[in-house]
Amino acid sequence: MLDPQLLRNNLDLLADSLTRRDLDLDLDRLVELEERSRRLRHQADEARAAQKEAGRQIATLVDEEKEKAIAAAQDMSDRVKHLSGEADRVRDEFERLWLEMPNLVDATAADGFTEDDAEELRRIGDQPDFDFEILDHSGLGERLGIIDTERAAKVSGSRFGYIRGRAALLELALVRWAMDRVVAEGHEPFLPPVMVREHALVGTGFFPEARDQVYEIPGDDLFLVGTSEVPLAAYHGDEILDRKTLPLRYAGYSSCFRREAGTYGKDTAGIFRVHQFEKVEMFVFCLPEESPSEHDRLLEIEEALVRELEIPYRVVNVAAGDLGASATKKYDIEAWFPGQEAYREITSTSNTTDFQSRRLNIRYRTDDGTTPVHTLNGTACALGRTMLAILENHQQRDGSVIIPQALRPYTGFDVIAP
RNA sequence: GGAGGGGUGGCUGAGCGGUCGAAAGCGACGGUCUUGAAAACCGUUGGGCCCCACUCGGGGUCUCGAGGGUUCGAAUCCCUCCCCCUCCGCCA
Repeated sequence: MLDPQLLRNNLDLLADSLTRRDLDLDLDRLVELEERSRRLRHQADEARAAQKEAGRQIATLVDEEKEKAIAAAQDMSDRVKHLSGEADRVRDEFERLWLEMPNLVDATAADGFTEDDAEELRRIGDQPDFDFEILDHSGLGERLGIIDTERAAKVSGSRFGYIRGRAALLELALVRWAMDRVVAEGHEPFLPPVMVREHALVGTGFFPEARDQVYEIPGDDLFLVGTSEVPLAAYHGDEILDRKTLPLRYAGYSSCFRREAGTYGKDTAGIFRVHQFEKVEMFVFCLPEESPSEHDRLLEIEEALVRELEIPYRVVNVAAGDLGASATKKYDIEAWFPGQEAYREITSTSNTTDFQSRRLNIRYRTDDGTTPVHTLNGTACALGRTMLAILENHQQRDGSVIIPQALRPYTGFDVIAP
């Protein structure tokens, strides 16, 4: 959520941001609702003040004078109820619309509206030059007997996978490796809940925009998170943080659940795009002036991790129209997948400025009140996709896969062979 | 799942239907004292929204788990819901 004051003093900024996102929201209506809501609230407040004053008078009176005063105050209650009811109604209508307003777009976010409009910032690492017929992750998984989508389809349906044997151990190694690395960067490890209440999803900006991507547990009013960003962000909801403790740097490890609605036919081979995967996610609460440098910091960590796995990658500055509601700016790291002959997203980091903290009501104290903190998130390691990138990039002629040096202390083996 | 108890300010904990945003204590912050610190003493100390001044500041309203209701007036009475705790049962 943005500061509603922008409607009063910086309408152009809102309009610009919407244009860059290729969105069309009725700003005039928002301006009008916001103003009406304030006007009605003021009237209701004044009616209520009169009512309370009358009550104070009555308390000092006795006998007939008291009776008369009570009779005179008879209809004040109705007036207050009516006015504050109206004020509430208009306020609710305003907030419902205002929740749909996405974060302002950062001036340095790339222009454009789709994934293809992302601006490539750099390519790191050489794409491997194979002198044999390579396999994609699906072929490798089958040949090595470590990925089983067929039985997963039998048990759970499409877009699920069983990960077996050394691949399972490899993923577990990735978790501990990634955690150790981000802990070394000052992030505190968390194992958060993966089922959350609605307010956590509204608070992080996934609702209302991406509601169709979220699994719902009927009857219990709970939802499965698509990333531990959600429970980590909501962790400090309704709190006033001590600025001396900022920045707070966390890292959550959790399963992630995504409906992947609207992706039918995309990435159908193997387990590149699945409904359930595991991820180590970094999350930061910081002072507003710190968020750009924190964003750079998260990106540096992400790049370092991918480099340590000896995976070629590129960094892109995501286009304004492809940002998602909460981000003001986002970098994706795309790993080279030889089997697809393409760079595909494996990690991502967003600066969400005060968009989430306003919705979640997370602030810090200043000399004259409180101010929303800034929040940022960044993938340390998406286990599934990272494992697939390792398989494809480090495959050998005989169908085996060499484990990157950095992971060997964690896996206990240095190769996955047929 | 069964039985009982409870939800008040950062914490503990009072609060007859009437001027209660709410006693008191603790904590925190500022000051006095001290070479410094502790102790002692003095003072300050929730948040949201809004109006006026639009610099300092002044004022209104909401907020005692949430939502309804009764009443001229509710933290205090009634209803619904949520959450927490204890005991029993079950269980990874």
